[in-house]
Amino acid sequence: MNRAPAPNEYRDTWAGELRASDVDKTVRVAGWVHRRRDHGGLIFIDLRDRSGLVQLVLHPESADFAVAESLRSEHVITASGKVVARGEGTVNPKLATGEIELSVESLSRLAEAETPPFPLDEDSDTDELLRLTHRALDLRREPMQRNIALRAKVVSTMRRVLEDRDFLEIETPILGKSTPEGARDFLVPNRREAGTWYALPQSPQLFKQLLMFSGFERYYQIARCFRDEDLRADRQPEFTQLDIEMAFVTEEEVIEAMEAVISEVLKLAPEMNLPAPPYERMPYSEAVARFGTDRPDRRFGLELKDVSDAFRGTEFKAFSGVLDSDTGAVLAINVGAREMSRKDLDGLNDLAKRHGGKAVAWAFVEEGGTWRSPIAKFFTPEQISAATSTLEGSAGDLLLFAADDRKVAQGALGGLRLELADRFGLRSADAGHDILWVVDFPMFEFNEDEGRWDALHHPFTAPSGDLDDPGSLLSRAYDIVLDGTEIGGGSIRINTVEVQQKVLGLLGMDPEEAQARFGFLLDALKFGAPPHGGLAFGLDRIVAMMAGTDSIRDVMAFPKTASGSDPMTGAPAPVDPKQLRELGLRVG
RNA sequence: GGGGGCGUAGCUCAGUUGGUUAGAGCGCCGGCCUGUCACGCCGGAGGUCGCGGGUUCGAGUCCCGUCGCUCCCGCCA
Repeated sequence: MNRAPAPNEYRDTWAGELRASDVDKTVRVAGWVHRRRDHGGLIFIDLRDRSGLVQLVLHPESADFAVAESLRSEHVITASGKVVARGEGTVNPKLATGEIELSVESLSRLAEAETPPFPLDEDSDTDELLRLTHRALDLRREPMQRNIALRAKVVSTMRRVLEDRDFLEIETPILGKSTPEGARDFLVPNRREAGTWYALPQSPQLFKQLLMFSGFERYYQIARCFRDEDLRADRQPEFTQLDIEMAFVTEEEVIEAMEAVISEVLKLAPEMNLPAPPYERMPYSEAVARFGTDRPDRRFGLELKDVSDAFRGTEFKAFSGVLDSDTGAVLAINVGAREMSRKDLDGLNDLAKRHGGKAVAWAFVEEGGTWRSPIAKFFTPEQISAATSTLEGSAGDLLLFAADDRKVAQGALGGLRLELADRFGLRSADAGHDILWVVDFPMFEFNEDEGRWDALHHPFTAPSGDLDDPGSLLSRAYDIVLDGTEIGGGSIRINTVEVQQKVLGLLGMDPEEAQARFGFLLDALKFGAPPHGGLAFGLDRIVAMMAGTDSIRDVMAFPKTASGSDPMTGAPAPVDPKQLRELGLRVG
């Protein structure tokens, strides 16, 4: 706490900040009864406020002893008395205030409390539904207090760094227009004209670009974003981004400013021990080749290797068929000398399928370089030797192979790599932490089903290269990746109407449609848009990782369940028919 | 939309091959206790086995359905 509370009838001191230096002071504290230990002739009360715990002690001769006897967990109290040093052998080293206690002279109850339906004292494994139903109670728990306070500190640090660099915080609308691309929109009916709808923003992307056209030069916002998609441990229907945009900049200025922000934020979790910026940059092509994903977790090995050349000319159809095609490849991982049961090995196929692959073949390297493997019989000693050599395999190592379209094989082995790392405990906190930029993304990916190009980032990202050869274009985008999780992404944007129209056209949008959807952007571009770019950080994910939790629900005060409901308020819920009539809506 | 896991006391869980009156720890309530800090000791209360249906002489246990929580795939420009 930065300062003592203003003295009033409830308190003049934070309970958790009392120390040996306060001995002999008379103080007043207020909070909740964390725990009461009644020895009959002596009662101890652990009083809890936001700052922590302090032990109150009452003797039978004290005027309010009867009050102390009647106290129960979570009763709300105020107490005053003298700070006294604890006697020899009664110091509690586990408590910050453990060298002292408050010898209570007066004690009064401000509110009674029912017994909490779940324990608040430890990091308990209480069913999350119950916790969310009684969230106000759940948030009293020390881990939640810590997480929410950390989140506030992260946000204020972001603001401080950006204010220092002349960024302006500017709000953008929550009620906006649906742009039916990307995620599903949350819609809000318009009472004034039945059949028309607002949409909640998936991000402030276009507004922040318009602010650059307006000459604000440097913008940021702690922005709530909404996406009506299924939830995950790291996805909620509403979430928070630190949204940033800068004018007259290239990638270098954006990346430098973003490193200043995130490195300052990450200092709030010194135990993560992350390197100081500048952070390493890895081209997208290298990321997918080595790790099978555009958000590599580099804290452990198990990298992908291309062993196609070793098997050229093989008669093993599962490999030869793939190698005969233009886009096929045989990729492999050297898992190392790990014990895997036959059942585990068979289960790898299912894992690969979960990540879009078809099958995974395995081989154990034996002494002398031969393979123990169901597929060993299909290969010549030369092929086996070449593949083993590429994989740097030695006796005892387990090799895993995926033969497929290169992208599919990368996805399958990339997913498998993470599953294996989890299984072998390679992704735990003591594996350390790793942060990097992924850059040089392809601009487009051809969508076979739709017969058109899809933007890999978003359609306002500036391309780099020859616009007449879409497949070869890179985008001027950059993602920042922490321990295999994308915590932020951004790009230099398109700042001419010609390029913007061309890109929208490549995405399959005719000029009329482009005008209908993004006319306001195209019009604004015509009046002189500076080169600009920015980035958005995922606040919830960053705080979750700093707090050491897998679920962003643990760093949000009032999150939704996996089905999008709030068991505390009952949202979402039916509304009064009158409300529907006003909106011109009928249900069912 | 699909797949996995879970649902038994207020909480966390156990519950054998379908078989007597469904258990434990914690919490709660009462009593005792002047140095505890997860206080201790003694005693006690507390159950719609998520819900509905079925099989069976008999269901917490098996089957079908359903609801909820959770993880993952799809989805998330």
